[in-house]
Amino acid sequence: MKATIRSVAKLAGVAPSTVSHYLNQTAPLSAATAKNVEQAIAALNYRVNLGARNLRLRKTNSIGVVIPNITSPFFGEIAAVMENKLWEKGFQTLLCISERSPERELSQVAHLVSRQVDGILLVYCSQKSRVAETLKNISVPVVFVDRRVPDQYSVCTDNFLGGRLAARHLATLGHRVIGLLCGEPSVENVAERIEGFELELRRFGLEVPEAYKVKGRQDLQLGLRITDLLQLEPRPTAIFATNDIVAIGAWRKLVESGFRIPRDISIVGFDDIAVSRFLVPPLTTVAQPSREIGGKAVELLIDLVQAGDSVKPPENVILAPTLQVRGSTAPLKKGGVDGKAIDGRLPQKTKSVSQHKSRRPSTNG
Amino acid sequence: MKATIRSVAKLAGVAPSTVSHYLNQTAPLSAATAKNVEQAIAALNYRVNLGARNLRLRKTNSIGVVIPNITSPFFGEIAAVMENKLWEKGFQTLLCISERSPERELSQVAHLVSRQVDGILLVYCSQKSRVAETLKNISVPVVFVDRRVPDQYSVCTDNFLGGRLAARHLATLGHRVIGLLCGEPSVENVAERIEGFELELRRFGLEVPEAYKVKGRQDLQLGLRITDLLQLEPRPTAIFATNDIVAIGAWRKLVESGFRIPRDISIVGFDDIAVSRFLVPPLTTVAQPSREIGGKAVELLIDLVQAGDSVKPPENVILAPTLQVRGSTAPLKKGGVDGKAIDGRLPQKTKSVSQHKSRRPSTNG
DNA sequence: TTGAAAGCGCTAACAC
DNA sequence: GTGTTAGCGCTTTCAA
Repeated sequence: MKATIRSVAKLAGVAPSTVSHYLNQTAPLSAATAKNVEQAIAALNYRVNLGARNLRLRKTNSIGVVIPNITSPFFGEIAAVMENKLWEKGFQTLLCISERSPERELSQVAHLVSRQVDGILLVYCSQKSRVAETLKNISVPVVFVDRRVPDQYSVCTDNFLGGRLAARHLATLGHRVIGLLCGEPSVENVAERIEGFELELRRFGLEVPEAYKVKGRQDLQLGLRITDLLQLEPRPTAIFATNDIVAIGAWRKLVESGFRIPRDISIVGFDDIAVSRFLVPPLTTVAQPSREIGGKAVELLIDLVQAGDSVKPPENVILAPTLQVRGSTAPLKKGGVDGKAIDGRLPQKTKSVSQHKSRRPSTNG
Repeated sequence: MKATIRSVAKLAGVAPSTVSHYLNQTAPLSAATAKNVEQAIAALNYRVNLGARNLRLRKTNSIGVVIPNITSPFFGEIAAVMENKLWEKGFQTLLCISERSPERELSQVAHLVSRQVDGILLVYCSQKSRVAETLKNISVPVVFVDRRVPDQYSVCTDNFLGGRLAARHLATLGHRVIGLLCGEPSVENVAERIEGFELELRRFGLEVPEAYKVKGRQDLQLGLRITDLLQLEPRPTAIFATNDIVAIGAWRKLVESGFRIPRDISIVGFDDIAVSRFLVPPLTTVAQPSREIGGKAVELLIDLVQAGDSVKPPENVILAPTLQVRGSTAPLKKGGVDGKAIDGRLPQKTKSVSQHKSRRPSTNG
């Protein structure tokens, strides 16, 4: 049988409350009894039952983390940062992966509440309205992550600014014909990125015609559809993808098709996932401050948890992304569009010699 | 105040046990009382307190997962698979990231036990001996993941076989001069991969001289050190890296330096992380059965949890990896070593025309 | 400085 | 069918 505070007390010849005092240093014990208790604990290999303690204290020192997935690098990093910070602050992480299922997400939140978590960090995937409704019946503090919810606590990236950064970068490089690989605009974060991107472009007197926008689910497949853009006339000289996975899909298709990045075409992503740096050339991208997001969200939640009644008013923390300029973008070549074109699946290199020659002068010199 | 089973009982005009029976369907209730209870629950927005229930039942339906990190794709996928399967089986995941700190890992395990988890899934990072010792004082079932521990339950990849698969692939492609980018052999998994690799090579009458082995921590940096191998004479025509991250480091350095993969050099990785497929050319690699590992580990643990006293004897489940042949490997070119060499940081292409010509026949035809 | 007793919210005999 | 009662293992007044 597992040792309890009673069995320890009995062996030490003291009362259970004395053992409790010893454990929690909530009353001074005589050196003799302290030693007795200590020995009894060691002898029985006693470990406090946190479940029982939590029941009594009405506090579990645990936080629920609900997230669509953790294999995607962005969410994975956020989850990792959260767990780390929570552990350091003495909280256990109860992880729930919703797998982008609204039903699952809702039942996970309900379950966590039932488990008496002290708070919840939520990257929701359901409708904003539905989430808000669910929360009315919930008594524990919730901090929304990577989603902004009015009148609630939330921490997220300034996606609008991110879009603007990307646009400004491409525009100042001289690009005038720009294509867009964008996720579904129903996703708020995506919509904001596009909005920011287009607004900033307009400041440069530019715009992206509808034909130059490829839309779909934000995954690798969407990136591969860059072929659609490559057939347009004039061909875009730069691409903005609303996340790095999409950008990598495009990058891959371009490299496979014999295009040279950034000489033939520049490409900007969003997120700055770890892979982006590995590519050759590495991807220029708008870096989400994922560490800051996770860290700030935990801090905010713990504040809330510890606030008791003196809760501060809802707060939407919006953190600025930063542009990571790397090898996948370059100034527009003078002389306009080169001779490359996509013909079915295979590129036909109508070599314009002058261009091929000037590649990587240092290796050919 | 939060609703309890008592407050519900009072409102419904019944005894607390009746409410409990209603909740757990542990006794038939008359339709009338059932409805009463139901209404009271709804009126008070009552949710069962799982902490209290768990205390009473001495079962928490929770499993601790301790893992070195989750941002590395391999561990991330394993963690994700586990959480999913655990959730489906009705268990909550308590996530602990050890960040490769043995002390932290140990205290996390202790903490989980204190929280009365029903079992632990452990990818340990400390010494095997230390872990084994810790476990002696632990009463909950533990399943080791990605590590083999004699006389304990464990699930892992057949790393030895993985090494052999890589070797056989390269050898049958005709490669004779092969380099190794290997993690520290003190890591058991790494040692096994190398062992298997070299054993299989010997069957082909081949071996890897010490000079052709670059050793270090398994990260991107190690891969970049492929430059050391490229300066050897004869230059290796193929490389085996003990994981994909290292392989990608090498891949990157090769591409940057103007080498063509697989024409100039073939490269094989280990793990099959998602990125590997994105590269151009995509990486040939030994795929770990990460989904199977995670799934099997959960099944084994749940069996153990539910077994009670009829525990089955310790079992080391070893799952076979599979070779994913992709674009980064190709048959050795006849004519032996080509003329490339590393001169400082930049490669000098002493083009041997016959080789350049036959590249990618489909695009040149 | 230590102990007795009550109770956190729940379940499960066992009566009725 | 339903209620009474006794804990699960812990903390915490309050008294001694």
